[in-house]
Amino acid sequence: MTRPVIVWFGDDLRLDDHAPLAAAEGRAGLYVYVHDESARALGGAAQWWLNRSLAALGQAIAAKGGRFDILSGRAESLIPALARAAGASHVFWGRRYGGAWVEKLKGVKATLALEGVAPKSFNTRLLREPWEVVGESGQPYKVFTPFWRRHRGLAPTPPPLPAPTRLVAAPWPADAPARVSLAALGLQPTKPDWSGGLAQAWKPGEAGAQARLTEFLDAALPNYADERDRPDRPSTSRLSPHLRFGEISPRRIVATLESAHDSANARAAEKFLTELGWREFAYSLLYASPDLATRAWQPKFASFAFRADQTGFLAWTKGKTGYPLVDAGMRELWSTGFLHNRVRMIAASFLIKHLLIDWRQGEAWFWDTLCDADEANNPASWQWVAGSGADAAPYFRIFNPVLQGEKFDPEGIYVRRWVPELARLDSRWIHAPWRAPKSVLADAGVTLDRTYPAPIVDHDFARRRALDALASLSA
DNA sequence: TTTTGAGTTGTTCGA
DNA sequence: GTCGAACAACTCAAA
Repeated sequence: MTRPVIVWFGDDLRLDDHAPLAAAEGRAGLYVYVHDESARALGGAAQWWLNRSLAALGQAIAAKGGRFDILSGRAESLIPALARAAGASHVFWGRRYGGAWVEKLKGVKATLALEGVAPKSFNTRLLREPWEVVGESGQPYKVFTPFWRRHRGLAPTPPPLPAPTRLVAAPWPADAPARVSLAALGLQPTKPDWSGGLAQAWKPGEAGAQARLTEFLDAALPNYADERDRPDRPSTSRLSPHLRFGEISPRRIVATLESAHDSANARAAEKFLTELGWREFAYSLLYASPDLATRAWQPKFASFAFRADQTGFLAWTKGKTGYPLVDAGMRELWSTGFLHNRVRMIAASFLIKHLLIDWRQGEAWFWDTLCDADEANNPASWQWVAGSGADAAPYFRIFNPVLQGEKFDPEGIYVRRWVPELARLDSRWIHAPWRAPKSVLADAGVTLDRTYPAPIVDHDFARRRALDALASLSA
């Protein structure tokens, strides 16, 4: 009897363009996921997503004739134990790039090799591996534009692989580690179940990802370059959580984009591609700096004295800062596990620059509440806003939440959707209710500090304070 | 080795 | 209302 192979799923919960599956095609296989929380443990929203995504993957595998099994515990012992029990010839998996995962995967690889099982890892998550996109002397890029130029100048990436037509299930070996049910992982929130808003907003799983891509290309791509900054319009792809869990591969996205767009959409397609480029850049940074989420990428920021402000932080998390656009964003995040890109920047900037609270606190909050909480994108983006990251925003770039609101949510549609207590306030005042005449507020049913907070910090004061604090860094 | 142009997403102020 | 300059200097990447 031929030895089975193991396909170990990770951040690549799909069948399409899945190199490990393709490598296993035609052979009896064990298709497994290991729930291993000893690396960076998932936040609540991501756990909710994972639960749905694993369920979808299990069904998809079963529909092809395979069987999907879940293990729980440390991958570096479970995967070799399973391989041993099954007498597996190979273990195939998609790479992960978070600091703890890189070490973990190295360990798995070494153990398997010692036991005569051939380990083989593949790129399932990125257009290119981080180590492929480096400068002439092999150093990782620190600035996005040259990184992306180089990325695009390299030989074309391989085309995406088709999903396997049929899978063959190997029997679960007798003395293998115990399988657990999906429910036993406890990923679905109970007491209370806060996931109603998420369920309404999303369809986790590969089919949902592909549907989302199609919808985006059909409906939003033509205006993407012009409208992607508008949180009041459905102008973004909203693919990020699907990408986070690898329900769709970036190579599939690019291939579909290239076959779908015509010359009229060229600028929009280019812009969208660049956003995937930022994702690649974030992974490049993470790969070079495994502690990206905890240590300032620019050393001079190590000594920056952030404020300890639990009250301010709580107001921020609850969407009660008194700045409507910030509050709308934080409530959208809490309710749907998602936040529009521009509002992410504004909300993050507010926490760091207006409140002078450590970006790590914000990063951790987003990690817990975003469905797309990504080990690379999340810390890289927070550090970008903080100014401590690679190719960072200049320190004097401090968003004015009122101006940003007037610019990108001019009718206040977005604010009204998420801050209903301001719903009846005229657009003229919707982004700065404290400036509205008393009678206007009264007519709209708004009483500052009772129905809606007054600003917890004055913009001009906060801006000055941040500039002074940040200027001391370069001195 | 040295030089040079450039670097995601902004705001404010004064003319 | 509009427009350009200032906000700091620094470091990166390529020529």
